[in-house]
Parts: sequence; structure tokens; C-alpha cells
Amino acid sequence: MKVTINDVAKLAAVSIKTVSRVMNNEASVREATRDKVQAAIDELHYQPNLAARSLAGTKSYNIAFIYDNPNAYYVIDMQNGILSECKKQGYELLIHPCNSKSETICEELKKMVQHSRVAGIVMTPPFSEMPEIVKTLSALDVKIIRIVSGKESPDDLSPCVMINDKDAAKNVTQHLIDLGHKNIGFINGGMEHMSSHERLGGYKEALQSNDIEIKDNHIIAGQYSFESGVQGANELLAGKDRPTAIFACNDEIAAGALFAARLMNINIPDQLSIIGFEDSPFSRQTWPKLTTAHQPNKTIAQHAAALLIAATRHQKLSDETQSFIPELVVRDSTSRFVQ
Amino acid sequence: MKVTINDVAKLAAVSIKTVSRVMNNEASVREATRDKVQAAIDELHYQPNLAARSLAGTKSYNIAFIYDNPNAYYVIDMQNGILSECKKQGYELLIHPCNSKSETICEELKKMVQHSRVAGIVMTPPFSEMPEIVKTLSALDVKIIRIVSGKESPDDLSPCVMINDKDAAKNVTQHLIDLGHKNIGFINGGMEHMSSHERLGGYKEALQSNDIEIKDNHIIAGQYSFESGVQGANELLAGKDRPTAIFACNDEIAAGALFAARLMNINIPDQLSIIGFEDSPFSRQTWPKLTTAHQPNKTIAQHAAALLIAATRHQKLSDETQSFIPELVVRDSTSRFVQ
DNA sequence: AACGCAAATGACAACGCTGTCAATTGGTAT
DNA sequence: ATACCAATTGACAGCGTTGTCATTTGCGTT
Repeated sequence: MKVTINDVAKLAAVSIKTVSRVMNNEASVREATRDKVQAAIDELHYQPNLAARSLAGTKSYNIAFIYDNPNAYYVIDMQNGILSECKKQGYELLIHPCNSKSETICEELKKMVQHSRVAGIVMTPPFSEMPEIVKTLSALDVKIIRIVSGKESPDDLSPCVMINDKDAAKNVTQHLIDLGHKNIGFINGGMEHMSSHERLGGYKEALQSNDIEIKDNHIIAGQYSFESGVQGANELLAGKDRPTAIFACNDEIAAGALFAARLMNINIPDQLSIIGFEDSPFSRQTWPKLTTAHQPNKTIAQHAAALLIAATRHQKLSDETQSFIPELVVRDSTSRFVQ
Repeated sequence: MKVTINDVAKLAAVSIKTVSRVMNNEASVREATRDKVQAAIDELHYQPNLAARSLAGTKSYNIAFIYDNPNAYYVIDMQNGILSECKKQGYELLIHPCNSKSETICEELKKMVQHSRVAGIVMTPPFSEMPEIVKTLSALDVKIIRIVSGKESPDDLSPCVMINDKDAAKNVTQHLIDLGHKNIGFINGGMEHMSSHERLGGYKEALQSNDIEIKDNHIIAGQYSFESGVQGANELLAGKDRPTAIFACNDEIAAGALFAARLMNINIPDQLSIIGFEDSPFSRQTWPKLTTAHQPNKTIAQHAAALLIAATRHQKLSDETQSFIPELVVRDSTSRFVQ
């Protein structure tokens, strides 16, 4: 029932140490030996015991995912991405939901790291954008990888996987401009998120490079929430200088805007185009379905996990840090502006 | 930095075995000794090494959560519930998202259980409602606990935590009846889910006990999705025998119904009451906010995990299996029927 | 005070693997 | 053929805990 390294060693007629070498892809194992051992491993369906492995070795085969995000879709996607890489590489994933606003969060995380003996940590916003936390944990003997919004690493505290919200927002805005819109409202997410700054930046850049005036009254400060979308849209649509399109900072806001417009008997997309951001399943549950920017969360997370695991093995991957640009997905909430 | 059981033993002037006994809450440790050891543990902030523990012991300190559910909110709640119990009891949680429709799912899960040496498994629908899977895994040396829809255990394959959808649906329907509604439509979820059957049953019971006729044309077969809600509502509201209230089998369906009604210029709740089920965050992102039944997923999952862990320790909890009744949450999508 | 016995404690091996370092191998240069 | 050296392989200890079983302790009896 239970196959140990010993069984494999016997079958392959080598020492257990050699089997161990093969398992860990270490150098200096003769090709012929490696094949022989691999054959035995396959025949017995041998799987190393993780507990023994991490007890004996100096290395750990655990990585942790630390998050604090109310958006369940986001978390699940990230988690699944990390999980699939862990599976591939024989790592265990420890999930740590926690409260980023807690006073003792630093202490808490430190304790967790020491107790669980994790080799590395994947951090998403807001943790990834809190330098104190990154600093505290860096001091421990763990590798860290952060998923952050931006075109470049915000600092040298750890490697990062970037989501290029700015360029994506620029493209999204350009889509509206290409449809003939010149009066484009913007409903922002909370300013404690880097992504809000980046998306607003992209929006502004697009307008500028098309010589369209940036109107302050068309930029609404908001939160990443449905309610904020309703409120923001009400504000934008109430004034006399009404925009013909709205760029909502994420899909929830867009859904709220959609709803507010509907209440005002404004037909979407004929009288008003609305565009979201993220492409969460949420964006397909609205009617009309949202045009949005697809943020490949699962892929991003998987890439981050791959980098992290490589780092814990002191390997370097060729494309160290990578930047992902969410891509425009055209659905039914945007259309050509007709005077 | 790294505190081992040895350090504690030295400080407390006892053997490591005694420390181990205290850590595991074993009997036959003198009170005075226990206190002495506990003091040392506290002073050094000792935390046992999980790898060593599971390597040495016959017991495993891992439990797995197996799921296949597109509803991210549901999964996150369940996961957090299990996680919090694991934390409390010093267990690790292995997360296993997988495809219930895969041909090889049984083999896959079997492999996982054997490799990860898990002591127990928490299963949610649809896995918990697939007898073959439960049987296959029961044959292995793992405890299983299932979260299922129903008032009583569907079988003796494993202990279950029940969600009493029927009584909850009855209460929900009664709420509509109490508001004066006599024409109540029902949009069902997919019939492959036990919960759909149960909720429909509760709806029917409520009508019957109030001597209200059950009209077949008021019961729409659907799916647990937004689209299904739109379609179901269209069907219900198109006929001449139009219901004055709709019981949607979950919040997504209800949101779809809400939307369909709005398109037909039917005012909610004045002209039509709509009620959902589950109380997912989703139900607070609609407008008006949904009256629904609160399903305490996190609590349910935590309870299930507690039972499972007790079982792996060969302990029995007093309230073996428990049944949860989702409770009515009145918000803004229902109102008194006025002729 | 001595005895008996259950309760409490401890010594030690074992869990399955990896790190260290020593032993062996095979190929190359003489 | 021989010596040499790097490449390959193996022996063995040890990771931090628990299970087993032997030993000691403390308490109630006589």
C-alpha cells in the first residue's frame, strides 16, 4: 500500500540516496542510472512523503498565500492558479486569509511564517502594497513574491508580478474613443489601491493623446463596490454636461452604473456606453453583458507561484518578472456614439 | 529562533515524552507536571513541528476540502469555516478543487488521499451527493463528513451536516403568504442538486398547509444561474395568470428575475415581490436588495470540520450531526400584496 | 515501616527522507 | 597496463516528534 524510497531503491538496485537524487533532479546521476530509477519509481507509483522530506531537508516544500480581499472571485482565481503550480512542482499551499487592518497583523504573519516553516509567500493587494509588512517578512528566511499593479516594480523589497493596469485602462479608453465618444466619465475605485491610481492614469493618458479635454467633474472618486457605481453614475448623469460613456474602475462599479442608468431610463448601450474592468464572472451576469478588460488572474497567480518556487530553489527563471496587460473584451454594453 | 520539544523539556525539567503528552492533551499527567510544562511551553512560545509530528505519529494532522462549485462566494465561505476550525485544532487544510464530471475523478481522489495521507475529508455538493465517490473513499482509511441538503442523512455512508432547505423554503414561502400573496411563482435550480428538490418541496408544503392551490404553470424548471432567472421570470410574467410573487431558488436566479421584471417595467416590490435564497453577497448588490434566506455557510463548514476532526481522533461530539435551517432575511424586494 | 499497585514518567527506537562525507567507479592520459 | 582524477554512488547520522514498553513514583494498606 505504502511505497517508500526503500522499495524503489531495492527494485532499482541502487541506494536510497540515489533515488533521492533522481527525485530531486540533482546533477551527477548517470543517465542510465536515472532511467533505471525512474522506471522503478513509475512502476511502483512512488510518491515521496512530504512530512519526511521537509523534516529531513533544510528546504521546505510549503508556500503560503496571504490575502485579504472581499472579492471571492478574485481570491478563488488566484488560489487556483497558485494551487495548480504547487501541484505541478510538488509543493503544499497554506492558505492564510487575514485582516490587513488588524493592529497585530505583522506579528501574526511573522508567527505564521516561523511556525509553518514556509519557504515562500505569494502576496496580493492590499498586502503587496504595504511596505512595512513586506519588510518585516523579508527579514525572515522566506522568499516573497508580490502581485502588484503597475508597469514596473515599486521597490526592491521583493520580485513582483505586475499587472499593467495603466496601459490596459488606456486601451479600454481608446476603445471608447474609437467608438466616437469624447465625453467619457470615470468612476474610480478606492485610492488606497494602486490599481485605482493606475487605471485613472491610463484613462487620462488616452484622453490626452487624443487631444480630448480632461474634465474634473467627469472623474468621480469611488470605491470598488456596486453601491459606489450606482452613486457615481447618478452623479455623472445628473449634470447637464452628461458623458456619453462611462469607464468604471471595475465590474462591480460598472454593474452599479448600469443599474443607475436603467433606473433613469437610459438605454445601454444605445444612449450610454459603460465599460468595466476585471472580467469577473460578475460581468456576464449583468444585462447587457459588460464590455470589460480581462484580467487573467489565474495565469498571473500561476506565474507568480512558479517564480516563487524557483526562487526557493535558488533557481532563476529567464523571464524573472513579468507584466500582464489585461485585454479588452468587447461585449454588449458599449456601442458607437451617434449624435 | 527555533524552539524544539527538547528545549521545553529541559526548561521544565521533564522528559520530552511528557511534554509531548501535555501537547496532545493525553491523560495520566499529574496536574502539577502539566502546569509546569505548560508554563515552559508558554515561556518559549513553543509550537510543535508539524512535519515531525505527522512523520512520527500514526495519526495525520491533515484534512482535505474537496469541491467543485462555480459559486466562488460559497466556496470561500466554506473554506474559511473549515480553515478556522483547523487553525483552532492545529490541523492543516489541503484544498482540492476538481471536476466532478471527470471520468477519472474516483481514481484521482483516491490517489490524492493516499499521497497526502489525509485523516479526513470535507465534501460539499455535488460530491457529497455522489454515492460512488463516497463509497470509494470510505474504503480507504479516511473519515468523511458531507454537507448535504436535507432534513436527515440520505444514507449511512458517512456522517453528514444537513442544511434543512425544505423547512427554510417553507418559511420563506410562508413569509410571502403572510404578506397576502396567493399567486406565488417558483423558479427552480438544476434537478441534479438535492437542494432544488428540497426547496421545491418546502414551497409546496407551505402552499398546501395554507390551502393554496399548487399550479404547475407557476413552477419553472431552471438552473442555478442569472440567465435562468431572467428566462424563468419572463415565462412567469408573460402568461395571463401572472404571479404576484416569485420564489427564486437562489440569489442569482432572483437577481435575474429582478432584472427581467425591471425590463418589463414592473416595479419591485410594489407590483411584484421577489425572494431569493442563500444570502450571498450577491443579494446585496441588486437593487432593491433581496429578501432571502440566510445560509450560514461558514458556520456550517466550521461545524463540519469540528465533527470531522473529532472523528479522526476517535472522539465523539455530543451533537453528532446537526441540521441548519437557513433563516429568513427581510430586505427590500418583498412587500404586502395590495389588490 | 514495609508492601503492593496503579499512575506517572522516561528511555529509546522508529517514522521516511536529505545532508555530509567517504568510497567506488569509469574514463583519460601516460 | 597503470595511475590519476572527476564523476558517480553509497553509508550513515540526524531532522523533531510519537509509540512502545520499561521504570519509577506516590499513595493507600497492612
